[in-house]
Order: sequence, then C-alpha cells, then structure tokens
Amino acid sequence: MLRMSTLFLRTLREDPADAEVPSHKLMVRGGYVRRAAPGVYTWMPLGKIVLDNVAGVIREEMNRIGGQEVLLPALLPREYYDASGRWTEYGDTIFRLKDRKGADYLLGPTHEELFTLLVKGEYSSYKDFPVILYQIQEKFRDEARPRAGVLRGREFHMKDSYSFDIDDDGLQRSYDLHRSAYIRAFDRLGLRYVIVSAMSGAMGGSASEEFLAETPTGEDTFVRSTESDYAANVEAVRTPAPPALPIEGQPQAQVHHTPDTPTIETLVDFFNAAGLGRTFTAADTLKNVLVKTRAPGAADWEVMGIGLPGDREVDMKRLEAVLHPSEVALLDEADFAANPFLVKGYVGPNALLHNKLRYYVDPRVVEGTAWITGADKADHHVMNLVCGRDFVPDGTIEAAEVREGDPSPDGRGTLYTARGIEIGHIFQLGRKFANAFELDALGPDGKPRRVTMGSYGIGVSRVVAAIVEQSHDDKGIVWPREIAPADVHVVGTGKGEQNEVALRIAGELEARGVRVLVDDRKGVSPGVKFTDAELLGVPTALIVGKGLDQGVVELRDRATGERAEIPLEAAVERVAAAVAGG
RNA sequence: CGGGGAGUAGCGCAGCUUGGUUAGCGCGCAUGCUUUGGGAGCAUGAGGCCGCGGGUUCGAAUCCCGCCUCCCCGACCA
Repeated sequence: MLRMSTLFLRTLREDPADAEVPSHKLMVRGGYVRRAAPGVYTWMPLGKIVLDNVAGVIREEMNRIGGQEVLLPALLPREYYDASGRWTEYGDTIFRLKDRKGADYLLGPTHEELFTLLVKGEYSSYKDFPVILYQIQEKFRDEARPRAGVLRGREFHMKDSYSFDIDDDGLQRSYDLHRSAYIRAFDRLGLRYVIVSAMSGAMGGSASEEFLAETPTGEDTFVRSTESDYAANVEAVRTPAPPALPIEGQPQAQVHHTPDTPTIETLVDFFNAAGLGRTFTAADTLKNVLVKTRAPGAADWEVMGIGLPGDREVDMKRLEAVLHPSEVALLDEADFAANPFLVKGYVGPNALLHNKLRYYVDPRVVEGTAWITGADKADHHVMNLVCGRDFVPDGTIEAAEVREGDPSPDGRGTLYTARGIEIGHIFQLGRKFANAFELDALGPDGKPRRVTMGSYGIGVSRVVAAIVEQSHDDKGIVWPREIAPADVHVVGTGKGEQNEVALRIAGELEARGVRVLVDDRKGVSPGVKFTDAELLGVPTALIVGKGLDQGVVELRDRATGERAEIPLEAAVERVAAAVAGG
C-alpha cells in the first residue's frame, strides 16, 4: 500500500519552466521524474512503478515468443566497437571514457557487438539455433539535442533484443515473432500507433519497420491515407505512376524563344502570355534538377539529372534515402563550368542523355506525357517534348516531395502527414555483425554457416512518455490501468474519522490484491487532495469524505469523470469490480 | 554548428533600462491558532555563491569584457 503521508513525492502547482510538451510537464509536476542533468532523469517512486509496469508488459511478451532475458554490462571496452567499425561510425553520439590505465571505454548505446560475441562464445552448432536474447537496461547516447523530458534522453531505459538464425527464412520468422510481440505489447499498453516501413526499398535486402505512437508532439513525420490504414515514412512512399498515354497524334516538339525565364514561375507566366490557346501551370513543366553522387570510397563525383514536374521540389531526404549509401550534393559553379553543355536554368533531358549522364525521372513522368522543358540553350524552352518519343530516361526515381493530398500508393484515399514518436524498431540486420565477428555455426554437412541476425528495440522510458502524450487532459495524467502506479486512489477528506476509514478500506482492498494508493495526509484540504489525485492519474478513485456520516462514499473514474455515490459497505466490492472490469 | 530566449531560495517569477543602505513576491517548507468537498486564513520563522571569472566604481544582481550552462527552433542523429 502506498501512503501519501509518507510517500517520497512532491507535486508541483506550476509547470516547470523548461518543459514544453505535455508528458514532460505532467511527469515532472506529478513527481514521477526529476531532471538530474540535460537529458538525464531520476525516476521517483511512482515513476519507477510505472516504468517497471511497462517493462513488465514488454518482458511478458518477449518471453511469450521465447525470448530469454539476460543483462549485459553498459560499460564496454572499445575493442568490440572497433571490430564492428562503430567506435568511429557513431561519432559524437557515443559517451566515451578512459579507465585508470588510459584504456578506452564507452557506455553502450546499443549492444549488437556484445550479443554477437556472447552467442559466438556459447554456441557452435546449427542445432543450437534459433535463439532470441534480450535485455532491459539503461542505454547511453550523447544526443546533440536532448528534449522533452524522458522522450529523448541521453540516458534511457530500453528493451533490446537480438535474434540469431542459421538462414534467411529463420530470420524472417524471428522478425515476424518480434513484430507480433510488439503489436501485443503496444496494444496492452493502450497506445495508438502505426507501423511504418522505415526505409526505401531501393536500399535492398534488409527489412525494417518502425512503430510510431501518433501524437502531435512526435519528432517523426509520416504519411497516412485518409481511406485505408496505409502508413509510411516519407522516405518510403512510392509514387503511383499514372497510365501511359499514346504517343501517336501528339504535336511535334517546338523550341520557343523564352527570354528571361530561368525559373518555373517566370516560364509559366511567359507561356500563358504567349496566346497559345491554353493555360499552363507549373505541373506542365519538366524541371531538371542536377545533383552529383559519390559511392562510398569512390574518388569522383558523378553528375546526375532528375526530371520532375515543375510544381514539385526535390526532397533531399528522400533522395538521400534512395541513393544511400552514396553521398548526394547539389552542383556548384565548378561543376557547371566542367560541363558546359548544362545551361543553368535551361537544362533539358537531352543535354544529359546525349552527354552520357544518367537521367532519372519522377514516376509521374510516364511514356506519352508532354512537357515544357529546357532547350539546353540560354533563353530557350521546348514545348511538347514527349517522354518515350523525344527523350527516354534511364529510369524513375523517388526524389520528389510528398504532399498532403497526393494519392495513396495503395490506391485508396489521399495522403496526409502526421507526427509520431518512435517507440519501437524492428530490423533485419543480416550478417553485418556476424561477419565482423565471424559468428558461424556448423551445419548438418559439417561446414560452417554464417549466422544471420535481427535487432529489435523498444524505448521503455520513451513509451511511458508516449502514453502520457496520448492519455492526459488539462487536469493531469490518465493512466491505462495496466501500467498505472496503482489501481485505486483512496482519498480521505475531512477532519473526522475519514482518514481511518480510508485506511481500513485500503487495507481490505489490498488484501484482495488491488494495488492501492491512499491519501491519508492530515490537515490537507480536500481541494489539494482532489487535484493531486487528478494530476497523478490513477484510473479509479474512492473518496471517503463528507458522505461518511450518511454511510456513503464516492467512486470516481479518472478517464470518464463519472462519479457515483455508493454505500460504504459496498465500497470494497465496487472498487474490486471496477478494477477487474476496467 | 546556425538562429532566438534565459540563468536571482526547492519550484515559478519580479528587480537590471536609470548602480545606492537590509535583494523582493507567490507556491512549497517549519511553528501556533482557526479552517476541512475543489490548490484555506491569520501570525511568526527558516531558506540566497543574484551562473562563473575579471574589470569600472566610494559602492555592482544592475554597467563593461571574457567564459560556462540551460531552454526553444533548425541542422545533425534514430
């Protein structure tokens, strides 16, 4: 039984000055957490209970799919991260330290290396696999900008698990198991979330999905459909291609003298003023954006053209995702000087194609579409340049921005953007770490097989904040019962025997297995107790107050605000029923 | 790293422009009396490196120089 009279808790009347988002404000005001350093938080007694409850749900679901819990050190020697290349790759995000002998250590940001070595040390036969190991532990990442309380901390509680399989089918099964475990866990936690594909298909091979809790304060932007349950990261959206048009019968391409029209806007105005018997919009023009790419380790940049409708911008994040792992950059003056056939502001497809540069187009640029585009000559544009007749691109590319109102890739509804908090990530790692550490198992034929891995994370402390983001009102937190710090908040008000009766009922409830928080503080006014109860957010409240003389107490539901006067002698029964039913 | 804001009691803030005697208010905390169904009242208290260092001055929370830290937006990260 938790007693407010002795509980290590101080609620705050005012929002902390450094808090912006609701979960941060409410968790600090409710005394669930206290800031210790930037991005570093102390979990107070009630917060610790909630955190453990969330971890408990995740643990149960991990065990259900056969996961085995372990606990690895957070303090790690540099050598393993050198072997995987991540000592350098992770950059400033790693917390690094030295021991007394000057040897390098780090605080674990994630544990692929050590888990791989752990399995390598124990297992060596195909018969040992598959295996799923997980831990729930503090992680450390020196984020450039920690924010929003525990939502993005530099030290945070995380469940990370790793699957080890002998072949790709096994990896797929382990991945699917995790996916189902995450769905069950997040459902039990009462979260509203979507599962989005985390990467563009162009990256090839490794599947990865993110679980995003939908909230306006989320850091990740994703799109979803108005009509279906389609949801995806912006990087992963695939633009539906319109049907091809017949080429026959289209008018011939004509070059026009178009002075002073280096931008789409000036170009459209020019053609609309030209008296051609129709009006043009930016979407009738084909904009050719020039970029350069460089493969990892390559010395030279390669210039590349991207053709897209003139009303669209290139989304560099999408482009980078598609071209990953190559780097991308815009052309500078020196690049234009090196390629004199590129006339800035008047570049057309054929300058690129005739000079053996790669030219990719937006999926909307299909065969038979006619465009106004650059004529590769200063102050000249060409009209009715038909794709498939006058130029043939090298392929399509997903580089154009995604906009609200675009058709959904699954053909149902249109897209709109939403924001979410990444609460889980499942990832088919493949053999990257197995290769780095030569993790093999002998197959039935006596030959070594390289093991394939998956890694899967849930930000436990972040989940707590995400739940608060989704479940609060202007008075405070509204905990889902499964993770609430208590099932019932018994409040004694008044100066008579109310407190004693409250404590007695609390004891009876506890004896029946109900988790009880009782406000037995003396000399604290009812208003204070009610406001605290609402701020703390325990799902059910039982008020032992002014009705006691008439033998009644009041039952309140935090989520709905419903209140009911009930006879004192029925109180324990009614609360137990509410707890069981709610 | 770029832009903006801020460091004064446990929390939230005023004071700084225009230097001045004992640095103030609300909440919280302590003691006493009253009060007890929506953040009570009165009284009396405790609690301060005014971010740090230097400078100007008879005198600095206040003016000047340098530094540090935090928050927000962006970039970056996932």
